[in-house]
Amino acid sequence: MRRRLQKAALELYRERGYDRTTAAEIAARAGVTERTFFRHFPDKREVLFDGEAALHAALSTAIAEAPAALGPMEVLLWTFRSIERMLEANRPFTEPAREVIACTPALQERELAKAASTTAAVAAALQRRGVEANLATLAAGTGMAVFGHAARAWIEDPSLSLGTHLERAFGALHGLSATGAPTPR
Amino acid sequence: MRRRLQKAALELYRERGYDRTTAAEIAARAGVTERTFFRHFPDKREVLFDGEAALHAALSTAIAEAPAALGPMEVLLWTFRSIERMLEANRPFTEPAREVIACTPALQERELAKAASTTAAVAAALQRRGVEANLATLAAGTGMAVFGHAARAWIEDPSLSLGTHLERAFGALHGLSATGAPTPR
DNA sequence: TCGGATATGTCAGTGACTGACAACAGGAGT
DNA sequence: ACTCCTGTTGTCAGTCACTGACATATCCGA
Repeated sequence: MRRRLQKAALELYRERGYDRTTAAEIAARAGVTERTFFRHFPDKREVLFDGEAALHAALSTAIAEAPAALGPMEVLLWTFRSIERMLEANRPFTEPAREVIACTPALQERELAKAASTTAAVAAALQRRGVEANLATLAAGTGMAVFGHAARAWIEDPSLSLGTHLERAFGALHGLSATGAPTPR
Repeated sequence: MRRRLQKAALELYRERGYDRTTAAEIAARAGVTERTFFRHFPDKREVLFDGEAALHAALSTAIAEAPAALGPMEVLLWTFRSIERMLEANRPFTEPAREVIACTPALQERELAKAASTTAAVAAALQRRGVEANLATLAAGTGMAVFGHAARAWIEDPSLSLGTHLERAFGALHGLSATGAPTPR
C-alpha cells in the first residue's frame, strides 16, 4: 500500500506539480481514501522521503565498521564510499523524485530537514566510535556538506562515479582548510 | 505593523506553543485581522525569520570587502567575525525566538531553509570575488557548517565571544581535514 | 478638492490534516 | 462454526492555514 501511494504521488507530482495535486487525488489513483493516505504518511511531503531509517542504519553500521586507524574525516569518506552501491541502486526512484523536489520549495525544506536528521545520526555514530562530542558534530556537519557537494556534482555529471566526486570534494576541502585555518593552537 | 505582529506572534508562541496558536489569535493581539497578518507574512513561520535580506547584504558586502590576500576559508572567517556585532545586537530578539524554534519541528525546517539560502548567498558573493564556482559552493557549504557549529557553541557558552568560538571551530576543521584528505592530486 | 496609491476589513472558498466511530478482514483459540 | 482480537480501511465532521475578490478607509500630492 505504501508503495502504491508513493508511486501514485510521484506520478501526479510530475504530471501536475506538487502544488496542483491534492492528497485526495493521490489516494484516488492508489484506489483508497484520502484518510488512508494520511494514515501511511504524516503529510503530503513525506511520501517522497521514505527510507530514511534505512539510510541512517547503513551509515551508522558503516561508520562503526570503518578501519580503526582512520581519523573522523577519513571515516566519513570511507563510509560514503561504502554506501555508494546503495545510492546507485536507489537512483531509479530518487532521480525523478529529485526533479520534483528541485522545483518545489516546500519539498526542498523537507529535504534539508532530512539531511539535518542524517547529520545528527552521523554525529552520533562518530561519538559511538569514540570521537569527542563537539568534534563529532563538527565533522558530521562539514562531512555532510562535502558529501552534498559531491552528490550534486554526481547528479550533474554521472559520467564519473560518486566515489570519484567524493575523492575530489574531500581533496578540495583539504586544500581549502589548509590555507583557511588560523595558526593551530 | 510588522513589528507588532512579530511581537504578538513571539509572545503567543512562547505562551501556548507554535501549534496551539492560530494566525487569527496573533492578528487579534496585534489589533488587526487574520487577513492582514497574511499580507505582511507569507505564512505563520516566516514571522520569526525576518531580516534575512539584511543578513545576506551584510555578508555579501563583508565578503566583498575582505582583504584581497585571504583564501576562501579565510575570507569566511574574517566575514563571520565582522558581523559579530550585528548578531550580538540582535540577540535579544533572536534568543527567545530560538527557544521556540528549538522545540518546533516546523520552525526548524524553516530555519534550515533560511540557512541554505544564506549559504547560496555566500557562495555567490565568493564567486563575485573571483572564486571558481564549484570551489565557492564547497567553501560556502563547509564554512556555513563550521559557522553553525560555532554559533551553537556560543549559545551554550556565552562566556566566550562568538569570535573565539569561530577561531576554535575553524581551527578544529583544519585539524580534521588535515588528516582526512586523500593524497592531494 | 480631486485622484491615486496604499493599508486594511470582509467574505467565501480550497485543501491539508485530525479525531471519533463504524465496518470489515484474517487469524488463533475453543 | 463461533468468538475474540487485531489491524486496516471507510465515513464524517471539524479546525485551521492560506488565497482571491471586492469594498472601504486613509493619506498625500496635484
